[in-house]
Amino acid sequence: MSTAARRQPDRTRQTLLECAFEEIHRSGFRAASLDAILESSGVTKGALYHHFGSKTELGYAVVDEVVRPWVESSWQPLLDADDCVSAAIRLCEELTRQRRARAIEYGCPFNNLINEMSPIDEGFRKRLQQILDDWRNGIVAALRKGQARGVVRKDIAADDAAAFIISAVEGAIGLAKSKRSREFLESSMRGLMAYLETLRARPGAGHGASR
Amino acid sequence: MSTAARRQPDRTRQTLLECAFEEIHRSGFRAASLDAILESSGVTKGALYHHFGSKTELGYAVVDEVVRPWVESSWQPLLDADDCVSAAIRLCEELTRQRRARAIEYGCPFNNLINEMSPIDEGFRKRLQQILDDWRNGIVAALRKGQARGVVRKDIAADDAAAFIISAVEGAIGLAKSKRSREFLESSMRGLMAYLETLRARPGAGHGASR
DNA sequence: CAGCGTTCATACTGGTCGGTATGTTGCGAG
DNA sequence: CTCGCAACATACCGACCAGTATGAACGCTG
Repeated sequence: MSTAARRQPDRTRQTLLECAFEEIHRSGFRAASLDAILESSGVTKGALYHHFGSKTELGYAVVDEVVRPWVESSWQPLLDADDCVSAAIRLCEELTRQRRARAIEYGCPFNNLINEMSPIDEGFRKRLQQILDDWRNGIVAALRKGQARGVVRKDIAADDAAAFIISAVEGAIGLAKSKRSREFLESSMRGLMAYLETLRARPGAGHGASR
Repeated sequence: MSTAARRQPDRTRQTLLECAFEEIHRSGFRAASLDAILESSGVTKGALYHHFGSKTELGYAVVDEVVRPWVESSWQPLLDADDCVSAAIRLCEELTRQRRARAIEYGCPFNNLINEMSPIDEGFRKRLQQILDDWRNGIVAALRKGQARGVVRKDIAADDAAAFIISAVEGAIGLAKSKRSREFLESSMRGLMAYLETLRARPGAGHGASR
């Protein structure tokens, strides 16, 4: 049996992180059962507690190494776009279209964790806040760049708009869980895209203030 | 001790509902401890199981008799307003201002329950969906009335806007839990109010379509 | 006042969970 | 080859929790 090496600590750790992420996504962190994670990953309890000191530390590692990159990859395209409004609308369409049954049913892992853990655990709260700050700052930067280039209205407050947009996205995904259909999510995202259109600089406004 | 009658089944039931609501708000439904509810309410386990068949049925009763009226009272003012946009902005200001530490820290009970319970319990899902549908339909009605009266632009889709607005509100309250300060909530609500202003019919547009 | 059903009180049970103690084995260093 | 530590494996523990069994007491009815 040389094809499958019997000791692969890095791979064991990664498998645990991925299976823990899935279980936490399905059940939430507190209801996530270590036994379930062990069963789905084929790892034993001794191995788990060799790699992670406690369930909480496992949760922190999931946030740092799975949730954070996952969230960041979802908005990074905004930074490179020439027209951030169009890029944002494209991301909205993608999100509406590609969401599979699982994501509709269980929602956004990032938002789920904030809702469940931020009020009761400082370690989670700080990590999740940082992810949220980075996301918001990314949108702020994209909007400011758009304002400098004349594709975004100059009379909007970029930080307020960024917080508002993130709230709407996460709120829509969260509330969609109460529905069996995707109608609410799609409708809310149409509302968001209509709002994004209002952020465009009116043609002819040029470099001057709009009023 | 005739001042405090020793048998008051209705009052016992109501006390249980209120204490259960508080505990569920703090801990979520699954992590809510019956023992904690019993301690804070001064009721014994025998009394609880006399009034409610199970923890789940207690949760359903909390949704029907506490959460639902609480949510409805928050948006009912919209229905009677002559100018629904101004009324909505007033509600936003009120929400931003009056939210005490507890609500900032633990979020919206309604949104919390959807996030936690809708994916895993049909009874919760159906009840919460109905509350959300009513809320959304209330906003749709207010917007349509506003369109008929000429205070709201006619080129917006009322159902999309309603879903979008609710998403933004609940998303903002939820995400604010990851912060210690109210800055995110306040910023996001400013973004929402700026959006609400864009819904106003432009003066002079009169009864004609805007384009 | 007698009887009885509603209303509440107490003690207990079975099950699940996170965590630990202890033992075993692979595998690179020397 | 062997020594030693990292990397696992197994069995077990105490805590908590929803739910139940059983019984007591209140207060209305006749």
